[in-house]
Parts: sequence; C-alpha cells; structure tokens
Amino acid sequence: MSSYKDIQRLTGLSLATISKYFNGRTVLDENRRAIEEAAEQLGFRPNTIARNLRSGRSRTVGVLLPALTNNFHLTIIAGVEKALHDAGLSVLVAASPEPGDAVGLLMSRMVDGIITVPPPHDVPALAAAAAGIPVVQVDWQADGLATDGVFLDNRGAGALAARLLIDHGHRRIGLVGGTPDVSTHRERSAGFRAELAANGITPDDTLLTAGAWTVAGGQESMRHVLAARDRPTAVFCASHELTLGALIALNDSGLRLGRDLSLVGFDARELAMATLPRLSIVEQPTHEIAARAAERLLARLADPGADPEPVLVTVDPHFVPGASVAHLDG
Amino acid sequence: MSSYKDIQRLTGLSLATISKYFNGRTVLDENRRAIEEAAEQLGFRPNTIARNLRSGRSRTVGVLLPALTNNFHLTIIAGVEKALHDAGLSVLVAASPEPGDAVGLLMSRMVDGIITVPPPHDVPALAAAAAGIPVVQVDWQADGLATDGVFLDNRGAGALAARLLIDHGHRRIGLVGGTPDVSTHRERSAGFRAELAANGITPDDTLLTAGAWTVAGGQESMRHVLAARDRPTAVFCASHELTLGALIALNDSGLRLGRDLSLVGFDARELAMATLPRLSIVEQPTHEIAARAAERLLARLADPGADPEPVLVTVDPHFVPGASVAHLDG
DNA sequence: CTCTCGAAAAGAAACGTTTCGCTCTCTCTC
DNA sequence: GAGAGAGAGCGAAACGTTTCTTTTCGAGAG
Repeated sequence: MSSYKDIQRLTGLSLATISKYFNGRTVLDENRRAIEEAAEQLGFRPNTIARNLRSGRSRTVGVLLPALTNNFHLTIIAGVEKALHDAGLSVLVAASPEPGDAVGLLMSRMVDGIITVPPPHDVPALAAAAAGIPVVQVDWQADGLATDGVFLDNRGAGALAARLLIDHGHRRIGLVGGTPDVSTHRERSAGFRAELAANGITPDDTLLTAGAWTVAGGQESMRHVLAARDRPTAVFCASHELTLGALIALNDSGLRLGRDLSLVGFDARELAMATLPRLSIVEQPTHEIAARAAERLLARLADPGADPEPVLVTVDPHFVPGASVAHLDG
Repeated sequence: MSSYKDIQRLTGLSLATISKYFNGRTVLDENRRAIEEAAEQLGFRPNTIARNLRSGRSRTVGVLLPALTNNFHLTIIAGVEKALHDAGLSVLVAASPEPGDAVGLLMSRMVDGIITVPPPHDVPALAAAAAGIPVVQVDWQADGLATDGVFLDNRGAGALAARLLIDHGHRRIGLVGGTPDVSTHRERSAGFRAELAANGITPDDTLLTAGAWTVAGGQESMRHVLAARDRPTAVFCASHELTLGALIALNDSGLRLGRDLSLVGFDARELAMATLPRLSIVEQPTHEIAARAAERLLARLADPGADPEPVLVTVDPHFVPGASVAHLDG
C-alpha cells in the first residue's frame, strides 16, 4: 500500500532516517513523533518482502513435513509457530508427500532456517540446504543428514513401558511395533526388548511384532498377538496409530481391556481418557520437542559462527498412568 | 545464491530474456538451451522474494487461526496446504490467540489471500484486509465480516443427530452443547432443538445444556445431564471436545455407553473407533471444507473483477454409524 | 534490392527496503 | 576557543526480479 516514500512526503525526512526508526534505532524525538503520526495516518507497515530482499533474511522458517496427515506432525507446526512467533519469526508450511522440490521451494523463499521431520526423498536437498542455513531435524534422524536434532529418547520410552509391565508382574508380554526402517521405531522396540531381556524374559518373537506404522498395521499386529497359542497378559503399542489399531482389534476380539489384557499405549492422550478403563500410556512431550527445535534454530540463527558440530537434544518420555495395566500376583 | 546476473554472465543474454524464459514465454531455442545449461550448472532457482516484490504478488496465502490447539483447525492447515500446493501456492501459518497485529503481519508479507477461522479480535483488521485481497472464512462466520465462506450446515448437523435418536425411539433426549456466542454452536443446538420440537418433543431445559466449548465443559454438562431427576435415554454432544468430555463423565459415572445411555458424538472419528461400543457420530468433512475454501480463494484470485458479493458454501455433515445408540421399543 | 512487419532481444526503470559513506551539529576537553 | 568525537541525518547504491519501451534481426513481398 503505502511505503517509506509516503512517509517521506509527509515528514520531509530521508528514507534512511525512516528506516532507522522502523528498525528500532535512535531517531530525534521530534522526528520519531512525525514518523509515528504519518505511519498512523497512512496505516503503514513496512513491507516485509522488500525488507527480506534487501537484508537477505526473511524472518521466516520453513517447516517441512512428510505429510500433514499425522497428528504428531501437525502438532509440531503448532509448537514451532508458538515458539517462533515470540521471536518475531513466521512459519511457512511445506508438505512433501512425494518427491519434488519442496526444499528448493523453501530456499527460493529465503527461509532463514528449516525445521523438519525429514521426508526420505528430501534428504539430499536438505543436506545441501544445511550448508547455507540451519536445519533442525525432529522425530527421526535421517541417515547422512548431520544437523542439529531433537528426538525422543525412544530406547528409554520402550524400556519405560517394559519396566512398567514387568513391575506389575507381567512376564508374558507382547509388542505391537512399527517397521524397523525408521530409526524411531527401531529404537523404541529395541529399548523394549532390551528391558525385557534385562529382566530375564526371553523374547518370544511371535509376540513381538513389527508391522506397518498405521492403524491397520496395529490392528493386524494385535490380532496376530491375540491369536498366539499362549496369549500374552500384556501388550505395549509403540505409537499412536498402533495403539488405536490395537484397541480396535482388542475390542473386536471380545476381550476386555485391563482385565483380559493389560495394555500400554503411546502418544494417545485423548484416546486414553475415553477408554474404559483409561489407558496407561507413554507419551512424548510433543510441545517440548517443537519448542526445543525452535530454540535450537534460534540459537543457530543468533550465532551463525558457532561450532558447526551437530547438537542433538534428547527429551524424555512421560508416563501417564491409567487403569489398563492389571497387577498380576506371583 | 545465484541470480539472473550469473546466468547473464554465462550466456551473454539480457536479463529481460532470461526473465522471459523463467516465466514460460517464448525464447529462441538456442537461448533456451543456453539458459537451461547455465541454470543447471549454477543450481539456480529464481528468487521468489524478488519476484514477489516486483510483481506485487507473493503466491502465498495466509492461514489465520485463533489457536493451534484445536485439531479441527490444524486439519484446516493440512487441507488448505494440499489444495493450494497443487496450484503453486504456499501457506503461511499465523495463530492469533490474543489481540495483536496478526493480519498486519500477513499483509506485510503480501499474502495474496487469507483463509481464516476468524479470531474475534482480528475481525476489524480482516474486514480491512478483505478490501484488498480475497478472504475466505471457515468454520464460523464473524459478525460484520462479509466475505466468502465455507461452513458446515450446522443446523442440519444438529437436526441429523436429533432425528437419529428419535428414529431409534428415544423421546427423552439431552444435549451437551456449547455456548451460543459462537454461531456454529448456536446453529447446531438450534437445529437439534427444532428437530425435537418438530417431532412433538417438548424441550426440557434441564437436559439441554450450553457450557464451555471444552473437554471440561463437556464433562460438567454431562454430569449435569446425568444428575437430572429423570435421566435421558440419549444424549447428543455437539463438538469433538464436548464429546470427549461427556465420554469421560459417562465413564466416571459407572453408567454404560449404549446400554444405560445412548450417545451421538461429533467430529471424533478416532475416539469413535476406540470406544466400546463404537460411538455413532456426526462428522463434518474437514478436508472438504478446507478444499472448498482453497477453491473459493483460487477462484477469487483467478478473477479479481468478479462480483464482490460474498459466496457462501455450505457442506453437509456425515453420519458415521457406531453402536452407541440403543434401539428403544414402544 | 529495398521495404515492411513481426518476433525476439536488449536497455532501463521500477518494486520498497537497508546500508554505506558522508556531512552536519553539538558537546566535551585541553 | 579550537579540535575531536559522538549522534543523527542524508543521498545514493544496492538486493533480484519484472515490465515497459526501444532496438535488432530476418523473412517475405513487391
């Protein structure tokens, strides 16, 4: 709409001075008032685009996700927006469900940094981008992408669930897990198995499944586990989707949650509140993850000359108790 | 990184010609090849920021939401991103939980349009923005904001739920509703009551609640309804949050879903699958709403001279059957 | 062989900022 | 009272494009 030139016309000041004012640098009180009055009258706001072009920074960060179908990922947007808004940065959302130039798109918009759950096909482009601007990975770590990252302690999360079940006296324990091709699931399952082993429970591979990381996958794995000759007394579901799928399969089976089968879910707080009895879950602190990722990015932006060595942040899972884990005697 | 100037250096062509090429206008075959080769070699991409500045359009739309805590709203982002990505537009996310200059922020970034669930305090600014760029409202309509909009047929959704319960023989029916200050809830409740009345059921105000539009509000309303002297046989919960709250209260009460009390929920597909028995719900087609909103915006962008009269699109609710509504005889 | 006409290329001016040197005006010090 | 130094203002050049206007080139017509 209006520009510095209009303010110049009204105040007689130079563009340089007006620029100084809008960048918070000191200006004579008299001039400050004049500018403020003119800006008010014009309803003026500096044009961010022009600013970006000239200054080479856009005060925008790209959030690149493999898809926007996943609740966890959407929540990342929310957390990042919140954290960055306070720092005066905006969020540009990009989904990259299939190969394309999503990273290039962000770069051409001059984003100052990228926070991403790295879509596999974008990893090379991300690596290239990381040479120029800070990149922070979240949720899972891509091979060959050496950048800062914020991840759940997935081993710990798996172990936490296992320990809980063991502490309640369970010995015959199943796992509804995800395929090991994504590091997050590999670790979660590994932590779970390790904890079982550490407690003298020999893993029974017919009970420890690794299916598709979806609701359907969870259903199928759960059916499989329930059909085992010697049904487990407890099961851990290693993600939100798997938990939902498993619950559906359990309900369909006619077995009763908590009574016939104990269950520890993952990341499904809402679900957990609505089931009867309430679900006990292991939960990742999604907002904290997003906030820490934003924090990392801001730190990199604040100090571009810092040690380029990637900083990896690990956050701890919570346990949210419910009533879906029965106490077994003996 | 690199710019037209670098391509000029490599090809000897003028900036104007290079610009023509990158805008898909015709260029001598020989030059086309030269440019492509140079661009390839440089890893060049035109700078979107400079383009925007010069052309006055950013090929970006702002999605302005009151908060990012609500799942429905996050899903709007997803749907809009998908629809706009195909048209070559990007999505800038802005949350405006408290008064501020969120709209100004978007405008200063030269967004070509805005899709919004209008935060009340931003309505005046949105109205001003709407004079310059297309604005599309979604979910609920703000007073005094005459723009295109895409809304659920909320009256119809309320009526749908009522009819379903009536058809199953219920006569004593409760409502867990939201405060009437937001049009969406007002309509939903109104449709529900109207349908009851149309079937000769005198509304009983102790059963028809209107509390805070939150999980806690749903819990409270549900407790209230269950405590009524003559408890209803069925209840409709008018939003996702209210449904969750009501379920929690129901579970806490010891009454059994579907057997002791029939329930129709709203917009809680995931929850619906996990309860026992499954919840019957009325659902709004979130992705369709987002897609239609994007479509409206694209139409406005394509034809800026069109009739400025607001176009209002209404989408129909679905019914997703479950087993939480008992059939009453007589 | 010149003239005309159209297509494509070139030149240059914008778009709205920031920033780099300067200049100017004070005030402080010796 | 002169010189230095700080603080503020100014003019102009950039940032990387698009677009308006002008120029060039080549082919076809007479």
